[in-house]
Amino acid sequence: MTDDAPPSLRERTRRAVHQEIAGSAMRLFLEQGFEATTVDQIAAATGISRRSFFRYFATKEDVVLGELVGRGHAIASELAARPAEEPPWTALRAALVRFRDTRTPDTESELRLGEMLYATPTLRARHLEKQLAWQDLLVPVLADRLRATAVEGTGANGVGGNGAGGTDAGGADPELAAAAIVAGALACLDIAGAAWVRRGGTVPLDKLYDDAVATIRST
Amino acid sequence: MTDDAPPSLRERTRRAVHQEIAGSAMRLFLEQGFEATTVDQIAAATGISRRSFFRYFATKEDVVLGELVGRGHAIASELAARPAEEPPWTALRAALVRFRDTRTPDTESELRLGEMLYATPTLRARHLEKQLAWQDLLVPVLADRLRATAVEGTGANGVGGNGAGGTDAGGADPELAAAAIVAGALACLDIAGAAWVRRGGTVPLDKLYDDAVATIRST
DNA sequence: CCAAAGATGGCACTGAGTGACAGAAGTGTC
DNA sequence: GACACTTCTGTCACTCAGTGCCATCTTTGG
Repeated sequence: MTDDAPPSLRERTRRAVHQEIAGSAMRLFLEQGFEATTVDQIAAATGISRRSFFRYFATKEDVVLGELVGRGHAIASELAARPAEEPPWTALRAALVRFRDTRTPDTESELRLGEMLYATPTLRARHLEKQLAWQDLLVPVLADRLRATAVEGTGANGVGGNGAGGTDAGGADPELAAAAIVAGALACLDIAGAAWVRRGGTVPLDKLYDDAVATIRST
Repeated sequence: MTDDAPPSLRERTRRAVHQEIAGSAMRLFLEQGFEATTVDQIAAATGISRRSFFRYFATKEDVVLGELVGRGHAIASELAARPAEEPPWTALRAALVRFRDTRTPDTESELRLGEMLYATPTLRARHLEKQLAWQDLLVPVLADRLRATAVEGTGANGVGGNGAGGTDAGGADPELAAAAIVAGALACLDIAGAAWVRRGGTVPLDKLYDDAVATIRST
């Protein structure tokens, strides 16, 4: 995974152009809004042709959300690397927290980006779509975990004394169980993100996420 | 809201055309796929102009997902009408179950539609978007419920006491709690729907939903 | 009958995304 | 350096979704 391979000049140029496009695009987006910015404008501002833009980004949304795909893979492998004894929610949380929005110059622009993200329908939709891709990546990993711990004794772990359960949740299809947990966690993450933006970044995202998860699991 | 007004001929015609378009569109979608079907084809098959199509449906996706908006409103008012003593998950489940996919000729085509829905990215994205609209509709209703039942316990710190800072402004926000629950429930519904399709409709949707919720809340 | 309101179709336009092609520039080999 | 080979680039042309405008026809109501 570590790109220690020789960064050939071609590759370096490519990365540079990529960055260049993303830079001028984000500038335009924050300046006049996402929808109001056309690909032609981005291309012109970057000094490339319209066609070349699409050789670097499949869609206009990908300029904002492109990194998410890679992040999904990172989270998945992090989840797989977590100790098997860790209960699913704990492992998932750890994996999610480990890889958060990396490239964020300052909280200010991160907030503005968040506002744009939650205010632009197409962006929101694509964002959800990427999170769905995360789901497909994380579910099999978590399902393996569940299968592994189900073989061992039942109730070996214990977040708290929840003896009132009784429902054989573990007995159900581990694939479905994993899907439910992952979907729930990602929903909480989304909610937390929205709340974080709405509060102007005053409350740390972690806390909002934890609150959301706690609410779901104990209300 | 109750349109007891006389269904004027104009209105009846309009509904008829609406149905006509939806019919030939769905036929084409199931026949050659959603993306492969153009609006021109739908218009031609219906015997109207391309321009008129967009007077009945804002987008091509709305032919498939248009009804969802109205359903969201129905679910929201059903939730509001639920007895106040009902715990949130119970009330939410009841409201969701009450309004499910109404127009379904047979299970066969419902399945085919489901497959198409989960296989077409743009449809999937729009679907998520509509569910997000549901969220915005349901959250305030559920938040009111939570506020009403939280009269007794005034403990400002109820969930996830993660001692950090301690900003007075935050605290157990019912809005966030409601958002978390609603998002979790809708995530479970989505998961259940996907599982239902994958199993060929053999397992009832209700059971899959209940399993998903049980997993989230007791794992 | 006549005027207002609505529905329709045709036209032109923007804007995203794609395919094909020719040429420029980097890369490796002799 | 000359040579092929690969990759990147811009240009042109195209499809398709969605929108605005306008002329025309039909319904509706007085």
